[in-house]
Amino acid sequence: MARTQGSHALTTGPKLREAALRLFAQKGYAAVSMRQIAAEVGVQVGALYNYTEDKQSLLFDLLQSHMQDLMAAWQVAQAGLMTPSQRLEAFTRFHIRYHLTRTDAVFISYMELRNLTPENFAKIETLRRAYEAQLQSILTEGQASGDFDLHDSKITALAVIAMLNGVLTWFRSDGRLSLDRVEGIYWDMVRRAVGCAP
Amino acid sequence: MARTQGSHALTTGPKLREAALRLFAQKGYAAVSMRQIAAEVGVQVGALYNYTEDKQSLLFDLLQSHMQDLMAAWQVAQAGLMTPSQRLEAFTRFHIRYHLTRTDAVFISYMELRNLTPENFAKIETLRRAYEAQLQSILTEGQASGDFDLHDSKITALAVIAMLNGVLTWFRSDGRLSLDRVEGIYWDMVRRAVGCAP
DNA sequence: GTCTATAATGGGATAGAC
DNA sequence: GTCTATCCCATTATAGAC
Repeated sequence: MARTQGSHALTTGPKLREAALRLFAQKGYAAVSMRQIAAEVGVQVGALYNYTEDKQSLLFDLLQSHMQDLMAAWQVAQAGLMTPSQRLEAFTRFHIRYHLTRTDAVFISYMELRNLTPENFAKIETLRRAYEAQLQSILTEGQASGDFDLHDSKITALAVIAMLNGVLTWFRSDGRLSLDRVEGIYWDMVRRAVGCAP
Repeated sequence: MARTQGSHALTTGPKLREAALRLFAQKGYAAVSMRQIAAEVGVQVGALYNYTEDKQSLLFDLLQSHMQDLMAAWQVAQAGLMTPSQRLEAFTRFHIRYHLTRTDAVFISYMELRNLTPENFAKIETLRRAYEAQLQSILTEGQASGDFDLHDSKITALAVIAMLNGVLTWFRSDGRLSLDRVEGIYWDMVRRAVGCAP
């Protein structure tokens, strides 16, 4: 028979983060109350404050973890790839695949930036820029080697990421197109947009 | 000497809409109070309810007007254009230019959809899909005529719009690149992404 | 049309018992 | 570590005076 009181330190922390991530993505940070989160976790509101300093820290920690995990995963995914073309295809497919498995985190990473304190906002922005710089360096390299033909590596990097993020708004795994097919279509569009021969 | 009471019917309505648009874009619908809006307008909170049924209607009216204005402006912009290539270039430049002058409305049109009631959400979605369909029909037409070479007109339309929307996050009129130059760079990327010869 | 005052509800966060 | 109870403050929306 389930306890209704007592210690659940091993599960409450992760459950808090999961519930907050889901609710923030669904309803927005400002529209979600600590009471709602507590109800999802299955504790009373007071208990949450054993795991987070306040609501703001909760949002910040979720965004920071997401960006750090993203950077780490990309470092692994791109290891050993040599040519700009290989690396660009890898980035395209990685970005789509990785983000599609974490749509909630991606969503709040774009939508809830304005609900961060200025200090926290600056930290997340730094991480986000570092990720964008990864793509930009691929483009610059390909431009220098003559593999790519593009006007401006910074703008192109932002345009490519914006285009890839668009996938998240409509892709459904039970939809008309498989993930692999979608990756292929986007890779073809990216490839041509940067002037890279097939 | 300024009146602090009395009728301001001719200015309060528009000022309410302007203030709400700006504040919703800055802080998010849920994070903005009717008191804050009233302070911006320069009236007490009770007076706002002469101009809007409630906060939800305020958001819905802003989004609906934005989408209706957008569609009307595009109808004008594309009138008389014949070839798929001309129409696609017109769409690209129109979308960038039009949205850059209304960043607040664009922002809330994407961010605050989840704060609409289901009924209101459905209405805005219908308008948004109609706009996307404009681009899709250009792509389908260009595909049929052989002017374009692309895999899927629906996905391509969504990808192009997502890419163009990316401009809004970084463009500054006093920045490194002029609006005309930016339009040109994006048109080149769009053109190549859809397999359209120069 | 706008004001002031108020109703009714819910918010984040904390104290102290267990 | 969690609970209950509570503080204090903000919220949307309305009523009635001017």
